[in-house]
Amino acid sequence: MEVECLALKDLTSPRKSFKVEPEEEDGGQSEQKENICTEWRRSTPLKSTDPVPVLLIGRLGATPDLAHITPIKQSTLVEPWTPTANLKMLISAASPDIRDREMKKVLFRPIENEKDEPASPDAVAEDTEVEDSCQFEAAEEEDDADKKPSRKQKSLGLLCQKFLALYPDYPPPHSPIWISLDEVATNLGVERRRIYDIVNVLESLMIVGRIAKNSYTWYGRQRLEATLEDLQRRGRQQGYHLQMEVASESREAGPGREEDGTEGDAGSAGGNRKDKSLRIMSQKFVMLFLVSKTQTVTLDAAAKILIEESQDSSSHSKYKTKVRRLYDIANVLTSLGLIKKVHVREERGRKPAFKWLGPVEFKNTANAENTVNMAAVNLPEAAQPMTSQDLRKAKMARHASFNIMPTSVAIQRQFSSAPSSPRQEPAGLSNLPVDYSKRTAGNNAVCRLQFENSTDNRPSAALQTPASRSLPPPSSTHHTLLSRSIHPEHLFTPSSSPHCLAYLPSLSQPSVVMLYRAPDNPDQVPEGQRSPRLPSEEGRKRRREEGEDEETVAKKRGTSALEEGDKMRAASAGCSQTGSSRTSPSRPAGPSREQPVDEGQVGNSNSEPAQPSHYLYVPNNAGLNSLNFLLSAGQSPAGLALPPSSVPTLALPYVLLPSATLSHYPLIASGLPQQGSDGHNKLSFSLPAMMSPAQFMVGATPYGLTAAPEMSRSPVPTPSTPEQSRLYGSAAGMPHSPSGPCQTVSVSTPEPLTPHTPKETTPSASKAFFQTPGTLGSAVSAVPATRKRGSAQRRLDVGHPPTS
DNA sequence: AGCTCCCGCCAACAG
DNA sequence: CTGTTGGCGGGAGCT
Repeated sequence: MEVECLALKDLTSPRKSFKVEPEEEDGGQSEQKENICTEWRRSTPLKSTDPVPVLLIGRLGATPDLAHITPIKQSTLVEPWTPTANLKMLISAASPDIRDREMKKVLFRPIENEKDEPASPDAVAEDTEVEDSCQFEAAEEEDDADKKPSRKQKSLGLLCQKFLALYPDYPPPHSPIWISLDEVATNLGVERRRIYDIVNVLESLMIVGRIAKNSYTWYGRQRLEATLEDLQRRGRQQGYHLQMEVASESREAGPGREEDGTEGDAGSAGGNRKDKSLRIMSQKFVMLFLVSKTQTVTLDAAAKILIEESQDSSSHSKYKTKVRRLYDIANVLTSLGLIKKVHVREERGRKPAFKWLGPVEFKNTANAENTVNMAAVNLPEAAQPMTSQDLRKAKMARHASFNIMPTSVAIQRQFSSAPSSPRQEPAGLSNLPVDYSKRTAGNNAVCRLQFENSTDNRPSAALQTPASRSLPPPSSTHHTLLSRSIHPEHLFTPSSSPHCLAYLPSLSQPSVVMLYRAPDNPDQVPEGQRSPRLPSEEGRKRRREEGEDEETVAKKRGTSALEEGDKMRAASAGCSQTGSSRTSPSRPAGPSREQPVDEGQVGNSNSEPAQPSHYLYVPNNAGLNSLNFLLSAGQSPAGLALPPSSVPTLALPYVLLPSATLSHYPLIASGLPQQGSDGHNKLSFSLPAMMSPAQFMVGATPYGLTAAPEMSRSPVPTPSTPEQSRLYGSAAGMPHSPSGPCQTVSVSTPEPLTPHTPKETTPSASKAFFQTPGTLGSAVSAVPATRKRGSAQRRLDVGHPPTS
C-alpha cells in the first residue's frame, strides 16, 4: 500500500484555515512566558485508566529521530509551550466563532499580541507559528520573564479556559476523571489559590465535584443542564425573578439595594465562610440569569441582590468586594460560555452587565434526572414564581436553600474530609488529561484523539471505512493499514463516521499524533452531539459516554509514583473488569447528552474486544521517512515492528495512511459543530465542551516511555526530562459536528483493522493512550512543584521552568 | 478616572 | 501543629 506521508504539516496546514487570532498566538506566547509550564507532561490523559499499553508514542517520541528529526524546531525541546497557546489553538480549531467571540471579548483582549510575532520569524515551522513562538519562548524564557505577562494573560478567565481545556466536556459517565488541584495548578503554572476560584465556581455548576482535599472529580457538562435547571427552579423559588425586576426598577431609582437586605442567607447565616463561598455566590448569580427575563444581569444588581442580607448593602466596601467576586465568577462563567459581558445603558451611563448565553429552558425530562443530581433536595416547593409578597418569604427560604448545596456537591463535600488520598476514583480517574493540544514539545508531541463513537457501535473503528463499519468490527486490534486505498473521504467522514480525527491545529508539528477513538460509543449522534450546547435533551442523550471505559483506570495523579504505579496496576487489573462492569450501562450518569447510544451499546462495545481505538499517527517527519502511519494504540505488541532505527522497538498495529488523506483535514479536533441553530448553544462552550466527543491529547513524546504495552500499567516513573514533563496537553476532542467547522474525520480502513489482538483494542487501548500520558503524568505529579504554601507559598515553580 | 481583577495576606478549617 | 481552603480587599493594569 502506498503510504504517503502525512506530514504534520498536512495536518497542520489546515490550521491555517483557522484564523489564528493574533491574540491567541500572542497570548500563547506570552502565556508561555507566563506560565511556563513546568511540566505539562504529566497530565494524564483523561482516561488514563486503561491499561492498555500505549506506547509507542512515547517511544516514538523517544526516538531521537522523531524528536529531532524535525529540525524545525528547537522548539521541540524547549518550548514551554504555553498552555494558553494550546488552548487557543484548540479553541480556534473548535470554533473560530467561539473563539472570537468569547475569547476576544473577554478573555483575550487584543492586547496580547505583543511579542508573538517575533517568534514566528524564527520559527520555521511550517505550520504553526505557535510552536515556533513557543520555541523561542522557551529559549527566551528569560526574556519573557522580562516581559511580564500581561495581566490579561493571567486572567482568571484565561486560566479557566486552560483548565477547561484539560478535560472533556462530556467525559464518560462511568469513569470519572480525577482532578488534583495541585497538579492542575502546577500544570497551569498558577498558584493554587487561583485554582480554587475556578473550581469553586465549577463546583457550583457541578462541572466538578469535590471528592476530598485537593481532589475533585470532573463531570464536565454532563450535569450542567440539570444543574442549571435546578438552579432555575431554585431561583424562582427564591423569588429572584422578582428581585431582579425590582432591581431593575430600583436601578433606575438609584443604587439602592435592590434586594432587601434581609436575607440572611448564606453569608451571614451560615456564618461559615463557606456560606459566603464563591460557590454559593456563583449559584445565586447563575440563578439570577436563569430567572431573568432579559437574561441579562448587571453587576450592580447582582451585587446588591447577592449581598444579601448581611450587611447592609450600604457598606460600600461590601459592595465593592461583592463586585470583585462577581467578576471572578463571571470570568469563569464566561470561559464556560455561559455568559458574556455586555453593557446596559442606563440613564447614568452604562453599567457592566452579563448576558446569559446558556440554556434557559429545560426539558422536564431533564428534571427528573436532574433533580437527582442536584440538590433539589432543598427545594420543597414547586418553583412557582412568587409574588412580590412572597418575596420576603422566599428570600428567607432561599437562604436556607442556598446553603444547601446540590446534593451531589454536598455529598462530595462530605467526602472531602476523607483522605485526600489520591486513590483513584472509582471509575477511573484520569488525571489530568492533558490537553493542550499543542504542546510544543515540538514535533514530538503526540496527539491523541478519541473518536467518538460513531454511529456504530463498533468498537473499533477508528479507521474503518464506512463500508467496513458496517461490518463487524474487526476483531483484532491491529490494523492493518489502510493504505491509500482509502480515500480521504472515507477516512474521515465527518458526519457519518464514527470517528473523528481530531486534530488540533495547534499541533504544529507534532511528530506523532495519536488518534484515539473512543471505544464505546457506538452510536454517535451525528447531530447535536457535540454540541456544546447543553441542553437539549437530545444532547444529553447523545452525549453519553463515549469511552467510558477509558477512564476507568486512570488517573494517575500526582501521587507518588509508587502509588500511581499501584494504582495503575490496580486499574489495569481492574480494567478489564471494570470495563466490563462499566460497560454495563452506566447510564446512571443520567442524561448524557452526547450520544444517544444506549447503554447496551456501550456494553456491547465493551464486550467487543478488538479494535484499537487509538492510533498513533506518525508523521513522516518523525523520522520515519515518508511513512505516515497510524499505529493502533491499543495494540498488542504484535503489530508491526518498525525498523529499529526508526523506531526502536515498536511493534504495533498500524495503519498507513496516505498523507493526502490527512492533509485534507485540518486538524480539527472537532469541530464544534457550529451549531448555530440553537441560539445559545452555539455559544461556545468552552473548548472542552466541544471536544467532548473526541478527545485527543497531544503531548510531547515521552522519551522515556517504552512503547510497550505495559506502559500503561506502569507508568514511567520518572520523566525527568523536562520535555517529558511538558508534554501532554490533552485536548479534548470536540465533538465532531457534522456540520460544524470541525471536521470530523472518520478514518476508515478498508479493511477493518485486523486486529491482532482483539482485546485490547477498544477501551483498553484508549486507556492505554491516556495512560501513557498518565504515566508521564505521574511522573509529573511527582514533580515537586506542588504546593507551596503559605503566603510565601505561591509562586510556583513556574518560575523555573522545567524545561530543559 | 473608572472599571477590572490580580495578588497574596491571613483566617477558617481539616487532618 | 501543619496543611488546605478560600474570604477579602489593596492596589495596579487597562480602557
